[in-house]
Amino acid sequence: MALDVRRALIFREVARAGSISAAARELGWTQPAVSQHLARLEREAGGPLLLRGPGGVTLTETGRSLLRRTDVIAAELHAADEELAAHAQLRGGQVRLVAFPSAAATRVPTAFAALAERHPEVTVSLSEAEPPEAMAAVLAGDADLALVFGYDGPPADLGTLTWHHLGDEGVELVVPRGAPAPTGLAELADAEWIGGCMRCRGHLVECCERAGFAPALRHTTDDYVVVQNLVARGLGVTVLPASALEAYRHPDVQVVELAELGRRHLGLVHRPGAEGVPATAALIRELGRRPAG
Amino acid sequence: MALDVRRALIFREVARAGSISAAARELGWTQPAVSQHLARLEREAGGPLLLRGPGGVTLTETGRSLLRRTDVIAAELHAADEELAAHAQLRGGQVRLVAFPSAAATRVPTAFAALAERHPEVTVSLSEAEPPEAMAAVLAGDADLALVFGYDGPPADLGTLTWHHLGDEGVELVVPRGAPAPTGLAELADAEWIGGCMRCRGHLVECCERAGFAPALRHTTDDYVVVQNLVARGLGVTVLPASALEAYRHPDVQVVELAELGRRHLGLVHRPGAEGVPATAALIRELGRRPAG
DNA sequence: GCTGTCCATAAGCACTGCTTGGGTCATACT
DNA sequence: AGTATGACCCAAGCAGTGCTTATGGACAGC
Repeated sequence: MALDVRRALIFREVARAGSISAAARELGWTQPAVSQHLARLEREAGGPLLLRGPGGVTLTETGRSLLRRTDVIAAELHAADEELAAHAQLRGGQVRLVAFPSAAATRVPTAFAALAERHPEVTVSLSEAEPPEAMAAVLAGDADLALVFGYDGPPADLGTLTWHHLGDEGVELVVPRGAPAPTGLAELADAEWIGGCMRCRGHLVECCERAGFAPALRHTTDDYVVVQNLVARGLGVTVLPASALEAYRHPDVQVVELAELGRRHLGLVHRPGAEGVPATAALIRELGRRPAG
Repeated sequence: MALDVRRALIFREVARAGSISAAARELGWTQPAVSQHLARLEREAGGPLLLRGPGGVTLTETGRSLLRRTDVIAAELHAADEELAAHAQLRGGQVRLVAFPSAAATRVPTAFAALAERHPEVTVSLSEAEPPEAMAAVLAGDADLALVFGYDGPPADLGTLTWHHLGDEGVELVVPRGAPAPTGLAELADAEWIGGCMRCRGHLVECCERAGFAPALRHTTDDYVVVQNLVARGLGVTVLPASALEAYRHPDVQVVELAELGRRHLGLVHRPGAEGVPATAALIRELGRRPAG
């Protein structure tokens, strides 16, 4: 048997309205339309579901049992409708963001706060991960959105993911205050270097190699306050993105812009199509609101 | 919004199959057919329900919430299907019979037993009522079937109910053994009469009036054993239907057939269309199996 | 490179599913 | 009685839904 759902729901309308004609009026149809649906439904059911009489219809026992089922179906359908509408109108839903640690410092809290104010019923969740892991999480479906960066363009290993550019910023050389300001990386070939996170370190090494030397990495930390303290005391030199220097600037360091260091690109990454999910789209909007230097 | 149920169930198939193509194969359709349904569903939902990727689809959060609802709907639909099939194949269902008291004696138990043997999962229930009340119960929906009788044809007040003839039997005059056998009712104009139930009394009075007298009703009981005991002791005369005399025959009464007394018609009454309900039809079949004399 | 699988889009056509226009029956009103 | 109303079914017609076929793009694996 096949039992068409639509017909089952039409039957429910008839049972509730008390007559075929009344149900037809409520459905905005003519009476024969409903009548034909019922006839077919009863044929497929193998027996009458309701008895036609003057003044309307009465359910048979089979009809009553079907009505109980269709009531559940109708209720569930209505609930689903509500949920879909809630999601579409941002009265619900959830976005899971993965961001690299230092991004969480400023941009993310601002965006979350704005989203919470505009759409308090949208749930946001944050986890931290470096770009490669963040993108893997999105790909695996463990996150909806990843806030990542790449040097001189989007991360290379985007795969099928979609890149949403948020802005880019300079990467600047940080040396102790009072030291002679270098005009090129090569001048620091013999300096001691402080490395940041894995990617940043990779970028630093690449730049140095292009300048003709391999940097001696003495210290390693991705905390931009710690890094600047080390530099200020003459324990090494390093590079930092502009946003880190904007967030905190040690008085005893000097900052030098060098074209060789390129720029750092900040962006969002998500599965293609995810930008259409209302809650995700809303968070993308909020994260893009503040232009990066 | 409108949220078409059929599309919601198609979405469920896709979610379960893991890809649009796989769902199409399971549904026996082509891929674009399913694709079009999904596109429309998502348009109506106001956002994507699943993300298309190589190797199949992944649900969005909205999609997951819809899937939960559609799972309930599908389960309920399947259960309804089962119930309808059970009723159609007499693996379930219920019939409520109302019968007049003396009918319950023989015909009803036989039919019930046969039905129970053939279809043990069909529930039957019996209540007793005289024809007028029995028919009222059917009309009110309190019973599915009424076993009733009428004199010289179906009951007059059938209304919209359907009459299903089961057979008819003679109505016979019962007088004490040894008394001269009357050849016409008029000969008993001065006798003392014993009346049965309301209807039977009515019929008796009518017959007597046609014969030119009003019968003196001395005793009243619808128990055909009691009646015959009274007659046997010379306390009155009466009329009884053949079936009552078949069920019990007192040795000291004599029975006389008189055309004037007409015949009693036995039949079933139900709401039009109820004969199509499998369980009801089965009971009608069983009740009709034994021909009445 | 090529092949297989996934999906979307466009155009076409058949069939579902609605409407219109009959007609019957039962109840209520005049 | 006779009429009106409201419920239902049946038959025929037609439009639009909802499939199909055909084509193209994107990605993964060999």
